[in-house]
Amino acid sequence: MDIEAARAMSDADYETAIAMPRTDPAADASTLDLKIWVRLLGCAKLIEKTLRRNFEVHFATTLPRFDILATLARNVDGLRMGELSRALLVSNGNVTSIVRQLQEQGLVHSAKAPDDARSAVVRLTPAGEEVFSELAQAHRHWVREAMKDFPEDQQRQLLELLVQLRSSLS
Amino acid sequence: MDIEAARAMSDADYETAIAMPRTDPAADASTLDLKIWVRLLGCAKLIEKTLRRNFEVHFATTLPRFDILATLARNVDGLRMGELSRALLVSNGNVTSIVRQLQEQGLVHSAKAPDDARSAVVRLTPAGEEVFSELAQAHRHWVREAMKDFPEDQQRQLLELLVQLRSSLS
DNA sequence: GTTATTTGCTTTAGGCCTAAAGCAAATAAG
DNA sequence: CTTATTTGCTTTAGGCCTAAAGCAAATAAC
Repeated sequence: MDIEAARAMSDADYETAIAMPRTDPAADASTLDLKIWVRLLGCAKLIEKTLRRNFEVHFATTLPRFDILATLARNVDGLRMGELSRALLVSNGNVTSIVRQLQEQGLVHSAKAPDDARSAVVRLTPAGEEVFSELAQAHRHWVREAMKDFPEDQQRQLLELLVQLRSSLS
Repeated sequence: MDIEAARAMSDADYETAIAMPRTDPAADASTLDLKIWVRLLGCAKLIEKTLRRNFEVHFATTLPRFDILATLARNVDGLRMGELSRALLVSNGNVTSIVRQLQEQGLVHSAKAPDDARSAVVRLTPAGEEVFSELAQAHRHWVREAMKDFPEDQQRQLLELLVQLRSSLS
């Protein structure tokens, strides 16, 4: 295989590989879910890649940190670590370290939970709100830019289907 | 916010946060792409989570390793490192280390490229083909299981839209 | 033919992520 | 009240991932 052929290789080939063997006469139907999974992951990876790069270049920060700021921005009364990790679909230990970094940067602040000495309630600081506001604006712009060639009515259909997929996954 | 409320918090809230401020009268249209991105990422993370867990528990391996085996299975003539990294949308250095592990496990084998002394062509070994075949079967089953409650006709629509999204991202 | 640039890959430093172990507070059982 | 279990979180070990630096082969410029 030459370089050009490799460049052209993409999700479709990967998906063929993981769906092998193709001897099933109803192969199309039988690999539908696999195809969806491969495409889903490919699209997510592509978008995530540009966002990560942009966060790094323009703000010297990362997508996971932004995710935490965004979740806290939505919950002005603060959240506990466990609430954060459930909201972001990541592990407890993961949230621990990222929140610590944000705390060192003065963007979040954590106070003892009044009802449970094991927990702390994490909130955005005023500085955190300000930084988040800038980040969110840029983030909105980058996502828009990434999807600008995808027609709006198809966007609506896609969103509806993704919402249904999400609920059927749980 | 109590624990129950936090449990119920999901993509929708996160998406509201990153789309703030909501003062735009055409807010729905203006945040459509953002909503898609959030849902896309959420669905991908959920599925990836179960796959990773399954690969770990049942085969003591990982999704990235499977991805490389699958790509090589599709390309029986072998691929160079750069071709692999482009196919998988990951960096060169990343592929280097994962291929080394697979090599240590005897699942892949790399030979000097005949035309370029800087490159090596990586192929599945017979053992690698066998292992991949087992992994692929399990993987197929897990993905099917994850999407079993998502109706087939909606799967077809979703796949079509994802294909279009993917092509409009490039 | 010699030098400069480009290309393919590896290495390194550092961030993200998980599972599992560990710790302390909260709660349940007796 | 005392002990046992559960719960919330942190720590640790280890895998994935990137960007950037580094190296050697290939190619271009001269």
